[in-house]
Amino acid sequence: MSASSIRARVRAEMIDEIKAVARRHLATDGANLSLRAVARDMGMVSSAIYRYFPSRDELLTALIIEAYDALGSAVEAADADRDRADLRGRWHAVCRAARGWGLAHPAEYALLYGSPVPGYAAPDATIGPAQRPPLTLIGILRDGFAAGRIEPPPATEPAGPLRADLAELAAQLGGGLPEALLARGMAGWTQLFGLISFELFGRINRALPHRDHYFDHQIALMADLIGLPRPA
Amino acid sequence: MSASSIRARVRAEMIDEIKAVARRHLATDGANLSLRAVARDMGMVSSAIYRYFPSRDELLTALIIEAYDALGSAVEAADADRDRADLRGRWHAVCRAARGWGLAHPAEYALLYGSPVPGYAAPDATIGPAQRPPLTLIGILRDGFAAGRIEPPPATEPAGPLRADLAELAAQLGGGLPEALLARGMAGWTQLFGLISFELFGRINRALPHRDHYFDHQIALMADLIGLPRPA
DNA sequence: GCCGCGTCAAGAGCAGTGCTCTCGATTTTG
DNA sequence: CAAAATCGAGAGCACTGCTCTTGACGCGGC
Repeated sequence: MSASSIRARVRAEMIDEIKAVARRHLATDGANLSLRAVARDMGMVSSAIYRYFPSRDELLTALIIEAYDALGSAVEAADADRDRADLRGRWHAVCRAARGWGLAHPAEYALLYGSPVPGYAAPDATIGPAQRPPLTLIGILRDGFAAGRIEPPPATEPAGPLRADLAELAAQLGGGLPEALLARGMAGWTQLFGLISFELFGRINRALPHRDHYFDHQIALMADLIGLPRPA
Repeated sequence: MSASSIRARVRAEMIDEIKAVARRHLATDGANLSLRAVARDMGMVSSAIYRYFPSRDELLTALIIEAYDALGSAVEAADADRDRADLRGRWHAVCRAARGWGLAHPAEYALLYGSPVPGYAAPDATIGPAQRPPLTLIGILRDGFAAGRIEPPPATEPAGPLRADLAELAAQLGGGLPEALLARGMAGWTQLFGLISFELFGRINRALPHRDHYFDHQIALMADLIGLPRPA
């Protein structure tokens, strides 16, 4: 009973096709995609969609989770392709992979990291996949710290209640990351998100035509701030 | 003829009231606000709104411009309140003002910096107000550079075509900013945007309850990277 | 084999949306 | 004062998400 026979399989295929068509509409309609339009494209009637997704929000949620997983996989694959000891290479590879995925799937990126839809509350199923990119970055820091190969330049140190917060967060993440290093890693993740968002949402300065170079440089700045060893 | 008499004045008042009501709806409905709902709240019929705004997008544009101006004014006021020579104080004041405005007006912030509405193309009238916050930050760098009081820590230097792009952009901005400094300033602006967005859009780590401290620290990190003189 | 059960697509329908047009009423203008 | 411009209301169109009902189909048990 590898397949609960025909019905279950066509159902799975239908769900996949609905998601594929919806993903296509997402590219043009953005977050406000029309169930009816999706149904029309499939030669169905709108009410038939509800056999597979209880609401439009549920369809969006499915797309969001898939997008998070796609981004996470791309990022983790880029990381895995690099020599574990090449910390800076991994940092750049991960950041470039995230940017590349965003440029290739702008609508899905906007769905993930754009303004939240007012009535829509992200289900718990999304928080896991959503953390894969930042956790990949943190993993690089963890490896570097464990190897004693991170040389952070002098800068403001976290203090007071923030230090305690960071310590607790570091404990949850494991690896014994110092508070200051964790904060700088989060700055790197924030910078990465900001860079991609600015570029995708059209607020990057048009006076910078060489966006690849700009991105690489800004990412390198954050790697410097973190203290990833610079290439010889 | 200070007033083209009654009609012109009530028209202006109507426009203001429509924007005020729409702003209120924005807080709950987000970007997809309903013209009809706004009209209902004003005891009018939806078609009457079209006497004042030719379309929903035009209403949104008006709100966007007002929001940009409000944010820009808040940011510039925070900058002006500080001693011109207190570069780091100005940096923090500007960043805090931006964050404060965003926290106070999350829906409007999302309208400005969230994912762009698919069919909506930002009119030219928005690009001027939109640049006020980053230009304020750049102004701090300009003042600091002119006074020779910026001591950037060693880090990756922009090179190749990026350096030329940055030089051209710096020339447009005036003040003779070095390429590397401009790039770091843009990193600061990117970080600021990312910090506020993460916090507003709910992706800040719940393990960091002291968000004010976190924000201040991350902003200080960027000030360090830029080379703003540290307090004694 | 066949029959009841569960699943499915289709259609009608409801409330809501942006937007257009027309029609009287009011105000401004010549 | 009359002509012209402006205004609010209402009807209407095409669209949306979603619900409910109806009839057709595949499924597992007898």
